[in-house]
Amino acid sequence: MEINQIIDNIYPLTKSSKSLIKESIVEVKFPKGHILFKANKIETSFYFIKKGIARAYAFSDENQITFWFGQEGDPIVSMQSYVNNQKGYEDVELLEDCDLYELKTEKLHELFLEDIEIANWGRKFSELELIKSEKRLIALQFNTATERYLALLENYPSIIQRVQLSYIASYLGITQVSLSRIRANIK
Amino acid sequence: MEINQIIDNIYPLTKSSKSLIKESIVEVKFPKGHILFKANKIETSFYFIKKGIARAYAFSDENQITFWFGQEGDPIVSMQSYVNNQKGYEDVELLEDCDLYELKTEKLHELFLEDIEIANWGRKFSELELIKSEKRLIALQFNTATERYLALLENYPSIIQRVQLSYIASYLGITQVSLSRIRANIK
DNA sequence: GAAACCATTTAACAAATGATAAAAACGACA
DNA sequence: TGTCGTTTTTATCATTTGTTAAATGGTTTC
Repeated sequence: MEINQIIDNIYPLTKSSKSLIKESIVEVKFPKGHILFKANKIETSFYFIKKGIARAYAFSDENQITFWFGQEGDPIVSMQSYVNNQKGYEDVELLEDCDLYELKTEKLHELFLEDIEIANWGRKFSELELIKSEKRLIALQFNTATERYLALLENYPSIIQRVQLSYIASYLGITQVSLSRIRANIK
Repeated sequence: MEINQIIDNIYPLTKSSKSLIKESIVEVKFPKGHILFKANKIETSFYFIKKGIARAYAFSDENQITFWFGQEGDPIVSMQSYVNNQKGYEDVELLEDCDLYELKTEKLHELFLEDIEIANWGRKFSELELIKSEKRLIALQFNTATERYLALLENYPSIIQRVQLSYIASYLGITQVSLSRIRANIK
């Protein structure tokens, strides 16, 4: 997805404000398997996915738990670093060769203080992410594993085609074996 | 908690910007049991809790599921209404007699467009809520029911003392009977 | 204090999910 | 094509959680 559309989908900006953001964005490419963010590190960049797919995971004891997927148009951000300038708890791994738009967090924060439109764009960005997060929270609390799987299938069919099932099981909060059983029962 | 502290905890403002917000806030009182927000309604206000405690719940089939508690200093907001001007899916019930600070959403949105400091205050507000939401999401996905109960006990001891266990069980994503078993095993 | 009404705990059984291991399916590649 | 390595499915048993119902404990009201 192109950067203009990504920016506009969040909050429409005048030409001049939009240029200010776009001036501080560079396009970068990384191969499949690249670890974009490392846990326990303060991340200084913020990305949008132009092309490709990624996941965020953290460790519980020894096993990885995937808790986020991103695809074309989605932001990749370590909220702890972005908001509080603190170490994050997640790794972000690219699951395909990716084209990304990179923005330095520090630069963005300067723009927030200088340009009221960009401040409101940043406000809207977090508001929209918050709504996504709330919806997922409620799905986890309200729905059974089977329902959550069906919802993923309906809302993000490409994730299931492009990502291995062990990550999806983890994302759904169940084991891979359990997901396999669920898939067998649906057919 | 006093309004000055609540505002400052989110993002420090200059005197003039702070007055702008405070001018549009009124203090209101409601009794225990009052339904502050109704599901399937566009809410036009936004609150902070000065004194008291509240919960948000939604219906899944016939049974209520509690998915949020708020106490002194916390905001009460229907994100769907606040962000998208759409109907919310939750009721908010006051669990004690409450003193609240009320802010009209529309007024706040006007201020966002007029005052860059307030826009950044609003940005920070959603960022902080987003971090809370992410932490809860990860707790739901990573931790067992017993661990989640112990975490609630440690982080929000007053909730457990002030709220009936059926609501807490629902919040933890388990049945009341299951919570009772967990409590019995801990002792 | 007794009665009525809740909230909480306990008990018994059913259903869902986890853990472990083995089998099957799939892909990469010489 | 055949082999190797990885992913996914299937099978078995253990554990957790859900469901339903009854028992216990507390509070309010008359």
